[in-house]
This record gives sequence, structure tokens and C-alpha cells, in this order.
Amino acid sequence: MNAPKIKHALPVSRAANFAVWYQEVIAAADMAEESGVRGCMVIRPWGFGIWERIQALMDARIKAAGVENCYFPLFIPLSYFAKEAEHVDGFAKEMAVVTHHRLIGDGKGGLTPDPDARLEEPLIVRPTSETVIGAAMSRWIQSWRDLPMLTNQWANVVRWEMRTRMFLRTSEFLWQEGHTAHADEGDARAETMRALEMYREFAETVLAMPVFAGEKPENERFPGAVATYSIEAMMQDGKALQAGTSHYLGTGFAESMNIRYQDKEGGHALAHTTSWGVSTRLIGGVIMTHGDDDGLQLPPAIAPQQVVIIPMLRDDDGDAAVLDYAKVLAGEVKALTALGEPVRVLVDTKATKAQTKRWDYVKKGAPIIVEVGPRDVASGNVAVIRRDALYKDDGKLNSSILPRTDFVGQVPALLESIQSNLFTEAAARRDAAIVPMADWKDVAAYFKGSEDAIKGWAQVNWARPTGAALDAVVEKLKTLKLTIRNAPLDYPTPSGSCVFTGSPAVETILIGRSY
RNA sequence: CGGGGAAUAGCUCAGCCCGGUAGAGCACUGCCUUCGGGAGGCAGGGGCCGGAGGUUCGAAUCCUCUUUCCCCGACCA
Repeated sequence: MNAPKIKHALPVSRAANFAVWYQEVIAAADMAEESGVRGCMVIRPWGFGIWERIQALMDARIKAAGVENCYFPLFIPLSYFAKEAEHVDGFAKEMAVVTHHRLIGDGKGGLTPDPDARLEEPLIVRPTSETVIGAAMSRWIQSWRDLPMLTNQWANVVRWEMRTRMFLRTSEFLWQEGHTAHADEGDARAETMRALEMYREFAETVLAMPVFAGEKPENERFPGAVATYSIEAMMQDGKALQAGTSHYLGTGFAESMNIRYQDKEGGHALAHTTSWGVSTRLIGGVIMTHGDDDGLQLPPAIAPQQVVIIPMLRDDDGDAAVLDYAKVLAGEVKALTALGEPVRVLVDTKATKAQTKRWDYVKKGAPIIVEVGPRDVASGNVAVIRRDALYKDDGKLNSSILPRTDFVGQVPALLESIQSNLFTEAAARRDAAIVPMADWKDVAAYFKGSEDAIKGWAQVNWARPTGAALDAVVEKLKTLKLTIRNAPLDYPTPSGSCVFTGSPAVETILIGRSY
């Protein structure tokens, strides 16, 4: 092996320190930064641009399913929360509470909540909106004719997490929460699965992030849910990321929020509700799925700019011609369609050095970077860099010179190929890191003392133990910092016995470390 | 909530032990030479040293109080 020496764009590699590398990508790509407010981040234009792409494409899918967007208040009366016991237990420890509505001077030049302005009933800053939306549904739903009621909101929520990491777990995060009410269990469960499949398809085709859609074990259920499903992605360090969830809530929330309807026979019945969401965590998933030692790599579908044109300006008389050439090129590319949408192209005319810009966009993960200089103006060429093929075999930057018209003709295919390459590579990495195991001893030996090694997941048979038996399993896993990720829906029913209980297995589960 | 740090220029930090005119690198501004793997030279701009008290002729530095953030553990999209 004599691997060529490559000068990478980031000071830290994934192999050297994955956690530091992750932070470095976010900083180098100008995605987000610490805000000075505990656990809360400032999302910068490039990072927010990615979120806007996610929003646009997810929102289209949500609307296509007949779900309507609405908006509910940021504040939830404490009493709403108290109605659903399990739910409040699950969230009580991590909620921000508003207790006053006015400040007064503290006599020392500062401000303090006015004791006379204490709220009669404290308000919770929403950690999720089942309860307020449930209260609204209670008003909106009278008859079987009102069902199903399919709503969604794009919002920020707050969970007072102890430990935060940008995009993965922040005190405040942005998400979409779907809330639906149905006449019966069958219809509600169908909606739960519909949302789960929507997330699976979105993760794989839009984010190029392979995931397993499956059911979470009982101990990992959303507080108050009857069944919780997730999509689970594997990051490049082998850890799992829960990238989206869909819950069948049964009639528990309907009971506590009084969501009842009159059925065709004139009787009264409780609605069956669901909720489902994905958050800005998806961006963290994209970073850890596709990022490399040169920074972020964006799937073209969510890249704020898919083609970035960098004019090589020298601050002389030749600049005007280079700029004109770049603008003509941009116009040609903009007129194209790729992945079903007009191609997003940027001519970066900022008065900084072209070389600096090139590496800036490498770190930001722009799929295609095009450099045009005086030589290209003269020859009718462009210099093209594919972010997913940055280096040649000899370790040199892989910049290919193409006639401009040839390049323009190739753009849609190029973007589509980058999109599918990213998925293929990620899927290969993930599949190589999933090991089927037949015995608990094997699992323990495999994961023992491997804090830093990329171990991925174990795939084992499972008998769905409950109660004390399940608790024992969870404890056992905890000693190795492992959790059950989910039981993938597309795994066939196994024939062997459960690695934990020895009972006949009913499904196959994935076990791994997680974020 | 337990255990560690840290707070000084836009950023990363030094200075503090041993009080005496506020520092470096990067970034930024200007000029010159460069330019397709992230350039170099010269000259500049920029600070209430987290906040409040105290000790002292004099405090970034010593003392007291306070606020906030970051990292490591139990909870989570």
C-alpha cells in the first residue's frame, strides 16, 4: 500500500476523532454555530438552506397525502399536559416553564421577574404538541364525517436536554409534527405506517441515507404511545441515529383530550390518533452519513446550490469577460431540470480569492463546483470538480476540463449520478457493518471494550419479551452501552430462538450504540 | 443533577503563580508582487480582560460574591 498523500480540507479526520470531526464540518461548512444560549444554535444560511430544502420536499409529500398544515401555540397550559399521565411522566423532566409575564428592576441595575406578575397557571414551552392539538381536535371533531382529520405543523419545540450536540440534540429544534385522528384502529395504524414509509422513502431518495423502518421495542416507545415506529440510519462511526418516528397513540390521548365522535349508528366513540415527526436532526444525519475528511457532501436534492460557478478574477481588465462567461454558463445551467426541479446554480462573485472559494464550497459540500478563468473564456471550456470524486488516484485534485456545451449537457445526469452514488456508498458501508449473531455471548464479545472501534450493529432474533424480562434485557444491553434500534419491517420472520430469552423468535431486531 | 474546565480583539488562545501603559496567530482594511491545490511582503484598524463588590498609590492579575457557556456521566427527535 502506498496511498497518495492528500492534503485534506479539514484539520481533523473522521478516523482520528469522529466527534471533533463532526463539529468541524459544521463550522467549516458555515452551517451553524453556538449561540451563547445553552444548548441552542444559530443556524446559518447554508445550514438553513438545507433545512428549507428538506422542508420543501417533505411538505410536498405531506400535502400529497392529504394532510393540511396549521399552526398551534408555542405555549401549552400546564393543565393540558397533566391530563395524560404517561405523557407528562415522559417529558416532565425536560420542560421549559413560563411562570411570569413581567420584569422589574432588581435595584442593582438588573432585571428580575416581577413577583406580582406570576401566572395563575404556568405555561409550558411545547416539547411536542399532542395535547394542544388534541384539544383543538376535540372541538373540531363531532361526527364520523369529520374523520380522518389529518393535520401537520412546522414548528420549533423545546426539550431541556441535559446533554446537547448541534443538530443532533439541541434544546430548541425545528421539526414537523403530524397529528391525525381516525375513526378506528385500522385506519389510524394505516396512517402510522403511511407516515413511516413516507420517511423511509424521503430518507433514501432525498437524503440518500439508507434506513431501516421498523417498530421500536416497548421500552423505547414514545410516552403515551401504543406503538412507536422509527427509521434508523447508521452513521459512519457505526452508531445509530433515530431519524424519524411515527406513533400509533391508540385512544389514550383521545380520552384525555376528549376527542369523541358520533358514529353512523348514533353511538359515541373515541378517535384513534397518531403523531409523526422529523426534525433538524436529519441534517446531523446527512453530515455523518455523507461527510468526509474534506467536509460536508450534500446529496444534490437538498443542496441549497447544486452547481457553484467560481469566476477566477484577477482584478484586471480580463475580469469582465470572465464574469460574462460565468453568467452565460449560469443561465444555461439554470434552464436545466434535474431530479425533477430546476437546477440551482450560483455564481459566486464575492471579491475573495477563487482558490479560497473553491475550498469553501468543497467544505460546504456543493455537489458540482465549476471554475472559469481567462483560459476557459478563450477556449470555451470549464473546469469541473465533482464533490463525490474530489481526488484522482495520484491524490491530486480531480478537476476535469470540458467544453462548456458538453458540461451543460451533462449536468442533470451528473447530479442524478451523485445523488445515487451517495446512497449506494452509504448503503454498502452500512450493510458491511451489520453482523447477524445467534448468541448473546457473541454479541457481548463483539461489542466489549470497543468504545472507539466502528462496530456497527448486531442483527439478532427476538421473542419480544415484556415486563421484567424486557427490563433485564435492557439492563444487560446497557452494560455494553447498547440499545435495541428497531425490528425492521422488511426482515422476514426468523425461525431460530431469541438471543436473550431462548424462546422462539418472532422478529429480528438490530442492536447498536446510538446518538 | 454529579464531576471537570472556561470566560481577555470577530475567532483560537497567551498573559495571572510573582499587581506597574493590553499581547500573538488567524480573520479584517489598504498598497505592492502573485494567481487553475487554500500565496507572500509592507503598513493599518480593532478590547470597559463576563458582571458586582473589596484590598492597593496602582488590579486582566490578589480576595469575596455572582452570571453564563463548554466538556464527561443518568434522559431524548
